Amino acid sequence: MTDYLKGLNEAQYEAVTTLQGPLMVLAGAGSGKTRVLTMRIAHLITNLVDPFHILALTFTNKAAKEMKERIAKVVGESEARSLWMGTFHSVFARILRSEAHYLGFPSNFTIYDSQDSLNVIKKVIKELNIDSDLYKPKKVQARISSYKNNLITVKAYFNNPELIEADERTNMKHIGLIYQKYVEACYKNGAMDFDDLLLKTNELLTRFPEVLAKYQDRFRYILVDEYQDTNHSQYLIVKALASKFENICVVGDDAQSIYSFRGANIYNILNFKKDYPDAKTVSLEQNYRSTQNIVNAANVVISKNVQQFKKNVFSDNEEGEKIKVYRALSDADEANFVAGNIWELHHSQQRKFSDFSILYRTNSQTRAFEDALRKKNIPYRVYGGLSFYQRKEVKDLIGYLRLLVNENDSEALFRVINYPARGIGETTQNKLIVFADSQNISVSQVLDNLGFYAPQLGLNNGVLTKLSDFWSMIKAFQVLLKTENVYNIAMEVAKRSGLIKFLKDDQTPEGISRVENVQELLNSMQGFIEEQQQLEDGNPSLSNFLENIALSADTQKDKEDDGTDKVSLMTIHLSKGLEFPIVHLVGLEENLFPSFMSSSTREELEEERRLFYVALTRAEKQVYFTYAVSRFQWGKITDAEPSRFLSEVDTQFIEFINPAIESRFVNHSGLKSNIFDDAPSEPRFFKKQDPKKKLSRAENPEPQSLPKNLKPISTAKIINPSGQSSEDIEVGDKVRHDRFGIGEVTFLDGTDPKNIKAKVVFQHEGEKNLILKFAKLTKI
DNA sequence: AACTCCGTAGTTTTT
DNA sequence: CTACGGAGTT
Repeated sequence: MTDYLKGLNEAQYEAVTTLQGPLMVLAGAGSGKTRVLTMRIAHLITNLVDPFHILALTFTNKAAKEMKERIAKVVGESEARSLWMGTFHSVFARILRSEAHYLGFPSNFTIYDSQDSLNVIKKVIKELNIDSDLYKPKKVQARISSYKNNLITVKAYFNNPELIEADERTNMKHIGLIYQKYVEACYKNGAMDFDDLLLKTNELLTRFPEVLAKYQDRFRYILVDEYQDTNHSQYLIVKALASKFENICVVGDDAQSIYSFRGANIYNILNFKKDYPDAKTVSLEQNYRSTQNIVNAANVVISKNVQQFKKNVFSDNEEGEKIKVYRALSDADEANFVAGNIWELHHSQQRKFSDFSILYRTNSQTRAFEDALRKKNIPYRVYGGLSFYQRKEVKDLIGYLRLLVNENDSEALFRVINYPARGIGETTQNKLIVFADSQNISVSQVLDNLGFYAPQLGLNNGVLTKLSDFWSMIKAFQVLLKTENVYNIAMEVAKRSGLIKFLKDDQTPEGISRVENVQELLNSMQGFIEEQQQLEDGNPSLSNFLENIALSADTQKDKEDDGTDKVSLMTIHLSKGLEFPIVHLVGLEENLFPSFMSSSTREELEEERRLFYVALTRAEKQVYFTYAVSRFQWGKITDAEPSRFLSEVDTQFIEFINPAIESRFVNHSGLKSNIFDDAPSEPRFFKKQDPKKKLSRAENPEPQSLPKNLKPISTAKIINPSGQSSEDIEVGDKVRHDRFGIGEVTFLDGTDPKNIKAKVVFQHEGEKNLILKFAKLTKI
């Protein structure tokens, strides 16, 4: 029965079998952390701890799911089921639902994702007549988020002169007001954002001792994975819950803390001993994953950080090959090299495609690699990126569903009230909002009693009918909630709301793909129903479905996770906890990695360095570093210099690959390919600007349009942008457009000289419909 | 009210 | 390059 204890090393064994009291496990990369966590839970259960009393908090849903499966293999399906394991957000969302009444929230509260919350913030800023150029919504959102993560409520904010002063000093004196209005709006909408799920849990546990007691008693054994990435809010929750039994085990690696941008506080792990003076510490230092060369290279880099525990991570594996560095001429060259390399190793070493990963700093780097892999017919899968559930058409349908579950969610209401268009425009919507505010009721209450309020709304009968039709439709959908399953409800909504028909009317490729996405969403509901049926505590309700998608970032997983052999592409952040035989770490350039947003302070830079460490330690056998000397970025080609991290990896671990000769011809920049001519230490300002690099990326760059002030006015008449064109453009004319380049006019429409529309087929851009008055076409 | 085009600003990582 | 908001048209 205790077979699972065999094969553990001494430190692992201690971590698994120390069941009582506080325990900190410092788990170096690849040291078998997941295994220890899994075995520890299994060991608890075999030692007759009721799984009901165990809470395991992970950082991602994926980690939770994986671990649960592994535990089930050891202790059996039925024992594993009643275990509570999940992310902080999902576990506490569930608790908040059952205790919502304490906080004055409905139990069916909506969970706002970042986009939703940003929308609300934008509206608040607009409503307050605050200049959104000075108060960038994203910035405001980040600041509010950091307040919430540090438990600074609106009230606490206004009671703290220091905070107010600090905001005044940075010319953001209205932040407090926006924060207040934002919180009010969420409350009215019956909605919580991600940070609220933690903040409100704290509120619940501090304000209501009986609730705290209840959960303390339930969660007698608490395990927290990735403890180095917990924020203050999460830290306090754990501390409160564990304070009765103090059977708390935290697992983490300070060298892998990479989420401080989201409030993660590395001091939570650094100070664990202060919180629990009796705590036992176990260090897992043997890396079983990677070759010695990789582990040693990673150690050298991370040792540059000031802030860290001393650790001695080592590997007994083979020494392994050196890290290979490829210097690319452009981002396309880089991608081609990587794809070519994968192809080559796939054949020469019979590597599976799934042995490879491509890791990058930013999601926008994916495209080049997708192109290159597709060209070579290499199967791949992109993880992360824009979530399936964030696509507009998907969010629209979800908007309806949200509204059914929580009709106070005005975000959802106004998203769908006129989509597809049903004649309820902005003016009408504004009247509804203003009126509801003046009466201090919600818009849904106005719509519930439309007849009663109609005289005061100042809307004509036509609009009133449309409103009442819309609302009856919603009410009819709500009736379905009682009898139908998620799939049937959504299907009915998609049909009866006119959404499907509206999307199907668009026969462009994009339109067709939108229909497919909606179909995909419906399919995922079928999957959800089946999945929930298999769970002991399954809950196939619509509101549970919505919660699941709000809290899960893993995209279209069900569809694509078909076990086929694919190369993995993802950001380094997403790769944490994973491993691959061969890793390509790409885009190793200053201002990209480390990101230009994070190069200003030592702390930021150290986090980037930890990120680099994480990337490097994903690899088992072989690592390739690549960087490009020029990169197509923001529509322009920009110069880049190698990342400082490259020079931090001691040269003894590295081997440079000469760029393939033909890549010099592929690239038009004509740069020399000596790897030493841009040593990392070379200051930026010594770089010479190569004028040729300003060329467009197109393979056949169209003739460079002349600077505006040099247009040859003798041969072509410029249409005056403000209207009166005195020279006629005719069908068949060749024209030049500032943005679209050169094209031919194929069709003209309209008699009013101020309002002539032209169809123009451009060489590169295809057919466009333009209004002459605005298009600034030049006849050539 | 709905649609279209233009211009500009913003570009990190994710529950 | 893209996403969004504004401004103008139909």
